[in-house]
Amino acid sequence: MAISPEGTKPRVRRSSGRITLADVARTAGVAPMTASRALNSPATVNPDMVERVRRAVIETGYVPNLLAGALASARSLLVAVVVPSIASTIYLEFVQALRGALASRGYQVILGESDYAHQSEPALLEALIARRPDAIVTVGAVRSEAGRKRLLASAIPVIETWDMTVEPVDMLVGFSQEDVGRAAADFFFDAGRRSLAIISASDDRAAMRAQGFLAAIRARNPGTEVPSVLIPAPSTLGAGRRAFVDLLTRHASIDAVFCTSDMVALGVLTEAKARGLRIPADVAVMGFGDLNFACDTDPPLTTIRADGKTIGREAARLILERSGATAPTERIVDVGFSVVKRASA
Amino acid sequence: MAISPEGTKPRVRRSSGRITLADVARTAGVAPMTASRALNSPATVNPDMVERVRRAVIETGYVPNLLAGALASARSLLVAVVVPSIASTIYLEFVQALRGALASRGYQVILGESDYAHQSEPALLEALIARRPDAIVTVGAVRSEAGRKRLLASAIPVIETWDMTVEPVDMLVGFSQEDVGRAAADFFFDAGRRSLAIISASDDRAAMRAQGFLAAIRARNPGTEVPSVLIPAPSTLGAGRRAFVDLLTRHASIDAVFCTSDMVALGVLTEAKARGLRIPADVAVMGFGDLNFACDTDPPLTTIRADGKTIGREAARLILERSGATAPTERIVDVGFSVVKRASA
DNA sequence: TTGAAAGCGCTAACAT
DNA sequence: ATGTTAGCGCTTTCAA
Repeated sequence: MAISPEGTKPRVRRSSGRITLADVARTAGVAPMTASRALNSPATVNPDMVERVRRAVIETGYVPNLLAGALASARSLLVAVVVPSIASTIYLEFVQALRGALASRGYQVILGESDYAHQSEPALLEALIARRPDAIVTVGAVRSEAGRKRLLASAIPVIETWDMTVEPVDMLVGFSQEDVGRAAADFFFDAGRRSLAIISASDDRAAMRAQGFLAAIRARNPGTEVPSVLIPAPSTLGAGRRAFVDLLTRHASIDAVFCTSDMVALGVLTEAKARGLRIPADVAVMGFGDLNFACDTDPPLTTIRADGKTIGREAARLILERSGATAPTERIVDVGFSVVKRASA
Repeated sequence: MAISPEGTKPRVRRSSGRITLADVARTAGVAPMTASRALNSPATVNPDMVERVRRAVIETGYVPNLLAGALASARSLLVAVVVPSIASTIYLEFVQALRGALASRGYQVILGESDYAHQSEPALLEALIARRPDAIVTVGAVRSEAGRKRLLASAIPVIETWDMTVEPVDMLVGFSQEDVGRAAADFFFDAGRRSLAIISASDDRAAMRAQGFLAAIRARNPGTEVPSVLIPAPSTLGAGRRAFVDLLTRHASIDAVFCTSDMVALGVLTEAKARGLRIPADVAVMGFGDLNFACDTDPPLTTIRADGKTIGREAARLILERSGATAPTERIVDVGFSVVKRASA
C-alpha cells in the first residue's frame, strides 16, 4: 500500500481544478466566508474588504457555482415553468414576462413541457422537483391526483395560471376560461347575431372556453344545436380555414363564429376572403388571445384579450413575496380578460 | 453554554427535513452508495437489492436532489439555451426539438434571453455558466469578445446555432444567412423579376440575409439602389403592412419583395389584398421561416425554410456525443435551407 | 457486488 | 465585522 511522505494515509483528491470561492478568498487575503458575504451581502462587510474581494474575483476570473450555493442554502433561485407546448404562441408573452421579472431578482427559469398530456404529468413534475426549484409555475391546473400529491409533498410553492380552478394546489393567477366563452356568446347576441358557431381547439382551456360559449347560448335558447368543429392542438391558420369550410358546408346559415384562438380566427378570415364572404357583414368573427397580429388583419380582428404579460408578472410577484415569507401572501389573483372590439365582429 | 445530555458539544443541525437517499438506504437496509447505484446504474447492482431500493423509494416518497448529485458528480444534466427573444416565433420549433431530444436523455433546459442586445451578453452568459450547465446553446454567434472569453474559460461545450460564422467558439449548427438572401434574389431573377425590394428586420441574422440579398443584386447590376425598409424586432404582421405601404409610396415600380420573416410577408400579402394588388402578378412576395401558416395563406407563401427542428436535434446530438467524449466530435454542421416555392412568387 | 470514507463548493450557525 | 466549523445530499474513490 502506498504511504504518503508524511506517513499518513493518501487522501482522495478530485477537485474540478476550477477557480472556487476559496481561491478568491486566498487571493484577497480573507476567509472564504468573508468572500461569500462580500459577494452576496456586501452591506454587511467592510467596504474595503468588499473591494479586495471584488478585485480578486476579476483577477482570478471566478464564476460562482450556484449548484453548490443552492445546496448549502436550500435556495436554488430556480423557477420551473410548465407550458403545454413550447410551440404555442399564446403563452410566449407570459413566459417572457415571467422570466424577465424573475431574472431581475436573480432567478432563472427551467422549462418543462407537458405536451397537453396528463398521463406524463407526474413524471414531468417529479423531474422538475428534483431540481429543487424555489417555485413551480404551471400553465393550466394540475390535473392528475398523483401530480398534486407530489407537489404538495415537495413543499415547493406552486402557481397554477391561465385558469380559475376551484381548488388550486397552492396559488393561482388567471381568469375564468368559461367566462371568456360566455362573453363571446353575449357579445354576438348583443350585436344581433343569432346563428352562432364555434371552432375550438382540443386543449383543456380551449375546451373550457367552448363550454362557456355553449352554456351561454343554451341559457338563452335551451336545446339549441350549436354548429361546432373541434381541431387538434396546435391551433394553426390552416386548421382554421379547413374548419370554417367544414362549418359552411354543414351549416350555411351561420352568421357568427367564435374561435378559441386568434390564429384559427385568422384562418377563418383568410378563407372568407378567398371565397368572397364579407366580414363582418355576412359572418362575424371573434378570436381569442389578441396576438400581436390581431390589430392588423383585414378586417382587424375582434378578440378576447387575456393579458399574458400580467399573468407572468403577477406570478413572479407571488413567488417573490412568498420567498420573503413575512405575512401570508394572497393565494388567488383573478386578472380578468377583456373583449377587444374591432371590425371583424 | 448549553451542554447536550451526553456532555458533548451541541452540533449544528440544519437538515431540510426532507427525505434523502440516506433515508431510502436505511429503509431498504443497504448502504447509501448501494441505493445510489441501484437508482443510477441498476445493472451494476444485484437485482433484488435494486428491488428493495425501488420499494423503499416508493415507500418514502423519495425524490432525488439533482443539485447535490450535480455538485458531487460535476454533471448537471442541465443545458442552457439562449434565444434572442422568447416571443419570436421563429425559434420555437428549434427550442422544442432541442428540449425534447435532451429531455429523453435526462437533461433539462434552462432559458436565457439575450434581448437582441450584445452589451448584456457577457453578464447573461456568466449567469448561465454559474449553473454549471453541461452545454450552452446560443441562437446566433456569440458576438462580444468578453462573452467568448468567458465561455472559453468555463470549458463548457458551446453550440452556436442558426449561423455560419468563420470562427465558432466551439461547435456550430446552422446555415449561411447570407446565402439565404442570395437565394431569394436569384429566385426572383430566375422568375423574371427585375425591380426587387426588401423588408428586413433589424436583428443580426435578418441583417445578414438582407446583406446577401443586396450582394446578389449588385453582383448582377452593380450600383443598383435596392428599395428597402428596416423594421425593428419583433417582426409583426402590422410592421410588414406598414413597411409595404412605405415601399409602394416611395417606389411604385417594384415587382418583388423579399421579407426576412414570414410574419412580415403575411403583412405584405394582407396589405396587397386590401389595396387590390394582385400577388404574384403585380408583386411577387417571398418570406423566410416557413412558419406553420405559410402554406395556408392566400395565396400560399413562397418562403425559405430553415429547419429549426433539425437544428435543435443536431445540437442535441452534438451535446450527447460530446458528453460521451470518446472520439473528437464534429464541430460544424451545415443543415442548409431550401426555397419552398408556392404561389406568392 | 457492496460498503466506508472523503469531499464536490458553498453557506448557516456559532464564536469571537 | 470577521472567522471557524460543520454540514447541504450526493457520488467518486478506494477497500473489502
